[in-house]
Amino acid sequence: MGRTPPGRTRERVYRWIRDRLLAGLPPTVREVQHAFGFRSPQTAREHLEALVEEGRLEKEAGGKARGYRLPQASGAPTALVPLLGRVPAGPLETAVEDLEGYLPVQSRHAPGGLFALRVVGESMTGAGILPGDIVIVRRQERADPGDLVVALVGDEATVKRLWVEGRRVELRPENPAFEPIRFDRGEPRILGKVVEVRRRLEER
Amino acid sequence: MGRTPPGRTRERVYRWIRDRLLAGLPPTVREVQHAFGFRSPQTAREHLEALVEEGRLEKEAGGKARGYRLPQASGAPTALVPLLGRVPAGPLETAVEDLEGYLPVQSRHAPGGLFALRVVGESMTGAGILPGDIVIVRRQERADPGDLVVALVGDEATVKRLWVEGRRVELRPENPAFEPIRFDRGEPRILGKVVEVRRRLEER
DNA sequence: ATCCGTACCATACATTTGTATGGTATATGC
DNA sequence: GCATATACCATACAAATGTATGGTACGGAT
Repeated sequence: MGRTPPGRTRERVYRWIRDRLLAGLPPTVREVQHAFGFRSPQTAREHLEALVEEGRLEKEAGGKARGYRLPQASGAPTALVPLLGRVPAGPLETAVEDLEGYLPVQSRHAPGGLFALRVVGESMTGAGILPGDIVIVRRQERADPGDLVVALVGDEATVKRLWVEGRRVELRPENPAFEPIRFDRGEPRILGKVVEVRRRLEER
Repeated sequence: MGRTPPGRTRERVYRWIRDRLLAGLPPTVREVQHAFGFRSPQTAREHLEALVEEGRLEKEAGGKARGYRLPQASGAPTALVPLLGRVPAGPLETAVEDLEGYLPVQSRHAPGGLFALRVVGESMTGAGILPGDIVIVRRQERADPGDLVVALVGDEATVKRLWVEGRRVELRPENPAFEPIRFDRGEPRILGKVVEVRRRLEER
């Protein structure tokens, strides 16, 4: 390769491997080698080990393949969450069949517990949730009063605010043009709690 | 392991590897083996290859380690966009110094052209943008009438809708309690166009 | 009963991959 | 000059890993 200024290549290696790791594609030492045109795997390894030493990377113990990781400390790890096309009445697992794609989400916890849905209708405009918005949901069957939840009403998944008054449970829209859905006995089937709202205004 | 009903284990393997891949941790064949208690790596491999055959997984060519992938995941690449703490009057590059963190964003284009800002104030609630929301912005100095833009008003960055009527340019809030900002001569300094809105409802 | 497909096991082998050892060249500080 | 550090190369080796071959057991279809 020829000699480069001190720290310069190190920085480029860091950016490169960081982007690979964020994309969910941990590289091998030799992939780093070839990406930078090094003629020895050892050169790549020295950069990687130095980055680990600096605390900018972490490494799986014991010589595992593709073992370099981003430290947890540098923000929450990014995971990809499935954007489901529709939510069936059955268990959520079966919905994985028709998915529209994946969204990158920062999450401390297990990413398996998150999924995303596109919002249909105007019932929550008062909460700043417009038709076409995407909600990111954490799967859970119970929620607290006041939480924004995704619940099954009939066959459809709907976003509403959970309300509890004594024995009565309601799914309340936030738009005066819509009526609350009451459950005098029994309870709504809650799929999860909304943890984030996203709205794409333009293709990027 | 003992025999299991047809397709049953296959499904569990799919879920397991999907969650691993979504978390950015592609497993080895033997990791699948041990996760399911198979006593032969070949058993795990048969499930994985079957999933590839069904089109539910993809595989890197040529025996690479940890080479299984999700089919769609290779759609838009994920990049990290800086969340700026404040926006100075000067060139944006200098603002990179004080950033609150990075947000993962899917973008076809060069990610260098994007940054993120936290919204202050209630002037855009009518557009579903609440205080504390994060807007992702593409840097550009010009915008079309009707676009949601980030502009500098005095020393502060503000989100408004751009309005043009003949020679008059306005930055319009979407909240009746706020007044438009008029530019009878001259033009507002536009920093960029809002391409996405995000709202975190809960720490994840 | 026979055939066929699925689920799984045991074992061996070749490639990929991480790692170690030793070396060259250039810059910097004493 | 001399020691020291950084950047990189060449090569070898062992472990991790993907892959191939051949086998057992069970259930359903014909």
